[in-house]
Amino acid sequence: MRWSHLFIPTLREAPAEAEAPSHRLLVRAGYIRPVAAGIYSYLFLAQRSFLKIIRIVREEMDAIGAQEMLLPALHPAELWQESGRWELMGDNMFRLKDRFGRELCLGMTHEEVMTAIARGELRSYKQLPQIWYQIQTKFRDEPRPKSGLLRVRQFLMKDSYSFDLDPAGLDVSYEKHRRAYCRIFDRCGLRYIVVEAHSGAMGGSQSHEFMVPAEAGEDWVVVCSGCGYSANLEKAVSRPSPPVVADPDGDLAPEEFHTPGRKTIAEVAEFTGLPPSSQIKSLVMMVDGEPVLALVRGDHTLSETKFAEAVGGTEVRPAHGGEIRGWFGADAGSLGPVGVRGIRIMADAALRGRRNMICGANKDDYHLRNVTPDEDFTAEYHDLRQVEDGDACLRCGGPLERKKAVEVGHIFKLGYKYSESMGLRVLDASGKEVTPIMGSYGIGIERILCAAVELYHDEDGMALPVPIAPFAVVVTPVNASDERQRSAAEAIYGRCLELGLDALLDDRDERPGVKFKDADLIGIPYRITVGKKLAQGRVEVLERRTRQSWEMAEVEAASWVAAKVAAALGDGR
RNA sequence: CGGGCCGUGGCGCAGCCUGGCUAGCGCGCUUGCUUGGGGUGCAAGAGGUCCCGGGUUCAAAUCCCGGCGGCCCGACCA
Repeated sequence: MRWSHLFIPTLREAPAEAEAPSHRLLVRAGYIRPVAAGIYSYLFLAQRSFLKIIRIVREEMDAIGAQEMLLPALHPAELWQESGRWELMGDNMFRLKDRFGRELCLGMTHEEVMTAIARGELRSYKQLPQIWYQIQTKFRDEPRPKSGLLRVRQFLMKDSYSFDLDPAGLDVSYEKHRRAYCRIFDRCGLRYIVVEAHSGAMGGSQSHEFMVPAEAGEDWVVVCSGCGYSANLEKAVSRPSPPVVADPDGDLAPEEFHTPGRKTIAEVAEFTGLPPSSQIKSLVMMVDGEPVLALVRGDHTLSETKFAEAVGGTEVRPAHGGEIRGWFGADAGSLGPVGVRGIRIMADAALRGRRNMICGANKDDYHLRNVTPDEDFTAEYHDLRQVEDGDACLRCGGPLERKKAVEVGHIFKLGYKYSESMGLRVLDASGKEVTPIMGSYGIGIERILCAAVELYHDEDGMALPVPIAPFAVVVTPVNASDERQRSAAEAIYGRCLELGLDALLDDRDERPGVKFKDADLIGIPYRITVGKKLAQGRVEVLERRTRQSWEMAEVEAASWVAAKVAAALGDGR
């Protein structure tokens, strides 16, 4: 295509509010334009890139026997009421009413619709297994859209669903997806890790996330450099570092002491001269309207996800100051488990076996020393804390590291949650009714592009992987008024097209600097520069990612780039 | 939902505190000339409900009240 005819509105400066590299660059490079908070228009370049990503996704899904469909984005409330998620999703779901007052919502995901299709049509075990997928616009009423396309209210997603007769079948479908996802992200040129994940509101047993480590990422993952253990922070487990100071020996009785104005762990540590790891942090959580006391070591952080799972409540949140005073008669800065009656106490496993620690006295401005778990109070022990940097890996003892990452894919073993609640049954070989078991698998299309930009950019712009770049090569005559350069560039461009390359000819009457800057910005992997050396029949090929350049004969350039591009596309195409 | 910040031509900003000519600057855009290997130079132009509503005042981009929109941190998160 000829640049002079295209709409590629590049900006010299990015909008002030954009912070994440992918956000700044996608706007600057003319890929996207904001329409409202978390809602974007995808312009020509973005659309080209998405079409390439979608094609890769489609090829790999088809390769595992998945069947593509297209389901509605607009759903009736009844479907979501059946599964119980109409309430569960709360404000995260866009809801609306039609002219007759019927309630509808915009789909955040499609378990309900897919299951509704399956229950009407699947009747025999002979029809299983099935894998159905679609590439569809999804909606989520994000409380806080941010970081450009990384967290938005409307986005593209490939979602697939598997239906199997039994758990062994589900294992097979799950594994097919895991492998397909690896091929998809490999082909898109991403560097990613697969982590164990928490299932969240989806329900289900096993789940893995595909994560691309990047500073702009929204999720935290924990990885072990030793054995390769990796997990989402919500799920990760570790052996905590030992307390900084050993506990005092002896069978000491709790003893109250005055701590005027000392409310935080840090203030109490400073006041007592003992480190946070010698304290018990007491947090009050409201679980379905009832208070529960959660205890972790002073230097640890409560994982609300793990806590919620351990208590088994549906609605879990930190208690408000007023509620705390009502139950404990003290401020949040002076709480502790000693003497607490009628309130469930959950303690992190790292507190088990400790002796003579410090905690609040449930009396403003007083703390207790010599508090020993299981002697001075009793609690249920669970793993309740977040992994900290430097904790030891449970498998190999190596040090764990926390990293920010972008979630590009997520696979779940759903179990029977939807098939059961929505009444999906088939007859098995013995003529008995059985409930199929399901899996659910998602890929964020926009996030693949974002992650690639986060991974591969520099101060000049993006350096996209060949398979997902909007164009593979740009042919740039340096001097627009030089007839010989123009016709040579035309010839090379024509040759690129013949070789099947997605080629762009920068035929704009612009200064060379402008053309070079724009090409760098929009991230075209290869540039063929037709300039002064043309007098000797030579041109220059530049690789965007590495900034390496090669001078070669005019007639060679197109096929040379074609070979590079073919190598980058691998055998997938 | 808690905390912080911001709305002035397409983009980036100044002006506001201390109200007062026709609201400025850089980039971009248009026209002409110029230049031609990293956003060329000169000249002439076009383009603004100063987020919206109300109030104070002789006078509001500027002060006051309310609303809307957006960004960042945290909480939340198929």
